[in-house]
Amino acid sequence: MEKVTMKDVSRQAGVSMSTVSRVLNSPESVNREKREKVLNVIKELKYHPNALARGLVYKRTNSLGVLIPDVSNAYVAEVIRGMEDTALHFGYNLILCNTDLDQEKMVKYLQVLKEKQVDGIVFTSEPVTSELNELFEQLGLPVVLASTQSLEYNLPSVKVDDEKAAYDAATYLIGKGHRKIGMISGPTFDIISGATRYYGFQRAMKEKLQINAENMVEFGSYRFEDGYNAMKKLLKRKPDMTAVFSASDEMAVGAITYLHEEGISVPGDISIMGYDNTKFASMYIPKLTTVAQPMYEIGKTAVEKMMEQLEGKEETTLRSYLAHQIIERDSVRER
Amino acid sequence: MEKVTMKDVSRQAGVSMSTVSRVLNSPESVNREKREKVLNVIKELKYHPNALARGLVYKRTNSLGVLIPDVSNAYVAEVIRGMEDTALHFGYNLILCNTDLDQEKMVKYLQVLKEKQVDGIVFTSEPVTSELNELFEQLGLPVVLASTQSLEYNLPSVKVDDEKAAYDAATYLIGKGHRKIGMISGPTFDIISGATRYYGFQRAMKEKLQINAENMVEFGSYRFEDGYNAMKKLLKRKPDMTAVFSASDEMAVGAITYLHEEGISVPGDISIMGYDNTKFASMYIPKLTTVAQPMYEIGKTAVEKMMEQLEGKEETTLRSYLAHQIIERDSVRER
DNA sequence: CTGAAAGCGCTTACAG
DNA sequence: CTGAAAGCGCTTACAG
Repeated sequence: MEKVTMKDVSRQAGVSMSTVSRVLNSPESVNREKREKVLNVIKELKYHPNALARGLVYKRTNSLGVLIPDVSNAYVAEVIRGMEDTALHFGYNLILCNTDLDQEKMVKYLQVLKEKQVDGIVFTSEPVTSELNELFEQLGLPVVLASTQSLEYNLPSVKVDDEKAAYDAATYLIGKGHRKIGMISGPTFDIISGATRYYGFQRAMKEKLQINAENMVEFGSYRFEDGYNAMKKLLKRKPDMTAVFSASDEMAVGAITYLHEEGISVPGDISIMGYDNTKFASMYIPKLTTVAQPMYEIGKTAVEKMMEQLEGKEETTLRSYLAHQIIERDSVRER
Repeated sequence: MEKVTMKDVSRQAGVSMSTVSRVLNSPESVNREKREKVLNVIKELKYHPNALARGLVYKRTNSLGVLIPDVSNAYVAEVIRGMEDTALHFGYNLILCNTDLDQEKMVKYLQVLKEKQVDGIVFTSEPVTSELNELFEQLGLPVVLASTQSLEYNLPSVKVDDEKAAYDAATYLIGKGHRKIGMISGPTFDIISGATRYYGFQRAMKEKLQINAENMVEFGSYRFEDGYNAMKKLLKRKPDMTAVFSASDEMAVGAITYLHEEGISVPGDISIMGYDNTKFASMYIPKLTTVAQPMYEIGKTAVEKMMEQLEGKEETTLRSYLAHQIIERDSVRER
């Protein structure tokens, strides 16, 4: 299976390489007969242009690098899906990089992506440290932030307004008649999804119920086990809670599992509200009432923003917020 | 941010490009002083070699194309994770392609991957049609099959022995004292995961219980809704079943949901056994007893097989089977 | 150990 | 409309 190149095609078709190239890139500029001849030879020889060579002269590869914490995370996977569909639509491919939130891996990947001449980087679900920002600048590649943002650096970003979303969730719970509401929060050092949701919750408690709910909160890292453990502590401390808002669906499910083991019914005794609306949420018993993040749309919008940058469009909004939505299902009941 | 090339480095360091190149590729062959000089200039100028140019001469890109049905599928995402970690380990990157089982998209992607000069293709979770096989041959790229296989074509593959796994699952249920066992199967036209698991189940019924269980089966496409609907039909037809084996965790959960709505307890009244062991399975109530596929390992092994091919190692096993495992949890009870 | 030159496979002014 | 030539950024024999 010898590689067939443009030279082979040109020879076989009896034209110059320039002509073959033109047939590929601006067919109208080529005499019809020749064009068809070339096209036939291309088919016959099964010629595939070499995108490396082409990229070398165009200085574009139509490839994007995507940094994510972990594909196997349901939330992330959905975001990627949105990115990939959109990239395909614009004729781009995605190079996938799992960082595990590991700075070293990120730096390594960024290096490689630069070398592979990706046209841009989509950076997902991770805070932008100053080292990272410096690296971005040094690489000189367009960067778009998906499901994260930076207040310090001027990087285009797309995410949900987490503070507002959490505020709305708490308000929803209050609207359902709940007064003693706990929260299972992400870590407050996570300024993207931890602190924001925490403050949104607190603000609702303050504004709507005039209470300081700081002691109604336990923390975890968004995982099932974290939710389970947090619920255990929370229940011990505040046995009279009637509802709990969890900063992730997975923690919500962990919480429900603990309550179930204790013979406490959801939503009969305690209502549980999640966050994310991963697929999981609607397949659970009880089906989870939760704050939906438009994951697919976040991925889609991030890539669209990247395209705007690459196409040199005028600056659109730097920091975009996509609408969240409260999905009413069965894990919260009226009180 | 002007692009700095090897030429810039060579000029600045006062050596030839050849020398710069050598410093990068076989540093020992370069005089120490010069080498350090060059290294310093590289650092100073923040030089990043251009992988396109390099790939053009090496005829290798250290990139792999990955065709998958859908990243947002938990099973697939886990497989990809295994691939990506392993690829990284070997110094490779992954270009992600969601096919949605759409032949046209596949063909299109394969075309692009060929043009981008990927070193190989990992094809996942989809049957290999004759058109596809022809395309593979035409492209002349190494292909490895992950979580699928081909009996007709000699393509290296990695998967679980689904027939045996289903056989073991049914046997497990029988061992727990169940005699009237239903199955929610994938479609039999799906010869990879549908027919195989179906036959494995039937074989166990025949060998262990001497019964023909053909009328104990309903079919679905592995999704939640399918499981729900199949369970409904199955229950109507065979109300005296005590256990059901589902060809996916998601369908198992759909089935449980239906039973729950009918006030039938799992595993109290009916035991349910799943397949896959996606993360989901252990977070459910009841925690799902299921057949675990080593998803991460499948991805890992697939990439390892690819590396063997690329490194021209001697042929190892063409069709590999990774061990499945029965994970006992709470959705099946002794009878 | 080091440099000049050719070549990897394309595209793009520049002439004609 | 078409071809020859230069160039994209690297590597690799080939001399020295």
